Amino acid sequence: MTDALDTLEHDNLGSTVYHLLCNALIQGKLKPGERLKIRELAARLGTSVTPVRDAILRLVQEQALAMKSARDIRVPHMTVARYLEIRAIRIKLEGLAAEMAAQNASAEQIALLEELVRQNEQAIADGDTARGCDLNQRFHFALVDIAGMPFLQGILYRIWLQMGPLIADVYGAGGDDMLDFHYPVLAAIRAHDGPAAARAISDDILCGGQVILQHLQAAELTASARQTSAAGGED
Amino acid sequence: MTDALDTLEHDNLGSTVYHLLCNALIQGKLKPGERLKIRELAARLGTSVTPVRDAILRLVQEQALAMKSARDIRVPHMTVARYLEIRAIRIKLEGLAAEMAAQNASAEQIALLEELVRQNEQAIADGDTARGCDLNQRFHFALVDIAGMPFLQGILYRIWLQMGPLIADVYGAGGDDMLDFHYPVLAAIRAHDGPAAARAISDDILCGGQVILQHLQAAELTASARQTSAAGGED
DNA sequence: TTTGCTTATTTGATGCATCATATATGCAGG
DNA sequence: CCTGCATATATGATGCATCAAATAAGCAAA
Repeated sequence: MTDALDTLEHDNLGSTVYHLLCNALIQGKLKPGERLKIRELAARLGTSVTPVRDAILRLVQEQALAMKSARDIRVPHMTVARYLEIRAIRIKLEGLAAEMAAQNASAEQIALLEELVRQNEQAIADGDTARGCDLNQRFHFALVDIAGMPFLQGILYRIWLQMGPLIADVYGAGGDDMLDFHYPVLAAIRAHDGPAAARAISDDILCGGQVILQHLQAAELTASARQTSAAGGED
Repeated sequence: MTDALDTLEHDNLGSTVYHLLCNALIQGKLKPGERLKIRELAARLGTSVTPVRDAILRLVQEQALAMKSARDIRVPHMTVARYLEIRAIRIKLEGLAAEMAAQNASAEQIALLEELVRQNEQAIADGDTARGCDLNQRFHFALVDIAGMPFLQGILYRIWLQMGPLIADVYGAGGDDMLDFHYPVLAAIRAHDGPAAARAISDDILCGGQVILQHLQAAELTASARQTSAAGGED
């Protein structure tokens, strides 16, 4: 899953650091707004700055990190506009993946999907949100994998990288019903009904992401309110 | 257009080299299979190896270049399977862009699209395939721009980066009728008919890319034939 | 002449020294 | 006590030396 992007890539220290940071982002260990320092990371990881710089540059390139000014590298904040754009893209691309997956899926692959859903149910029952979050993501990527579209997998991995810090923040609030939308997907894939699978994934992204969108909208509202009151207070 | 990816990015030498190589790829100045050497490029550009290495690593990451073994960096060959996958993705994503563009397009933006088509006609009349290729690409990116989806623009730029060497190779052969499919797109956008625009772009990608697909299939056939005869000859 | 081993060269990876600049700190003047 | 400038510090950018491994070249032995 982690090395979805570089199946053929030569393994160097930079890649290792890159994957390390990717996992940290996806697992929400890096919060939006948090600053990263190359020297500090290098010291922590026991390498020189070069591989860390390589990794950070790669993440900046794909906008998983933002370099606001020359020496200010941060985990970017998600905006509502950006989220809506990404959501529209995800519906198209994950819809495509689900459609192809429905066409291709073998019995073993369907069993794998069922197993993921089952484990997710268990994680929710255990109240293990981190594991639930991870399993939710694995389900989505299993679809791309079954679709047999490695290039698409790379694109989607980069997209999920963007949403990692966000999802980890919000998942606990209302992530429990996120799993519900996976059942129609599973049903459509069992029936090898591509269009139905695409619609089901679309529902999952729209409804499951509703909590995230509300969280973002609330955050932008309080931010603008703070700004207004601050401007008023300073006057 | 060129810096679609890094609107917010700090400008360093590495980025400059990156854009230089991007343009070279898109304009077909780097042929599939061609090998790149960091030291050689650095000498040619008058910089140290560091910025060149940064740029190349970025291109390897997004698979616009391939690092087959530890010190073998090449412009990758496109395969039929990969082309078909990219084509399916493009239809979804550029369809989305066309749909949004049709909804949003102002009179000036429509005029810009018309101007691009007009210039493309002129380029074809002049037999200037390089310019025609460039204008074709600019039309597609103008749609994403009008759609107002900066993140999508980044994704599509990376996709076009992959196809750059290929398109430049094949465009001369049958690129003249590529422009024909832009007129229905234009009509749909003038009518602010999103679904029609998406269908028109899909037609453009499918039909306009037909020549490319045939070229690829022929290349893979001769490659496998060569392999067979070579194996037979050695036996 | 051919084959296999040794050596030289090429080339990306890594570490590190230095630079330039942005930010922070602190001191002086009001 | 506050403001503004000068210095100090922090930090990414850049260049470069060195390493390691892969490939090429050359030489020797059969």
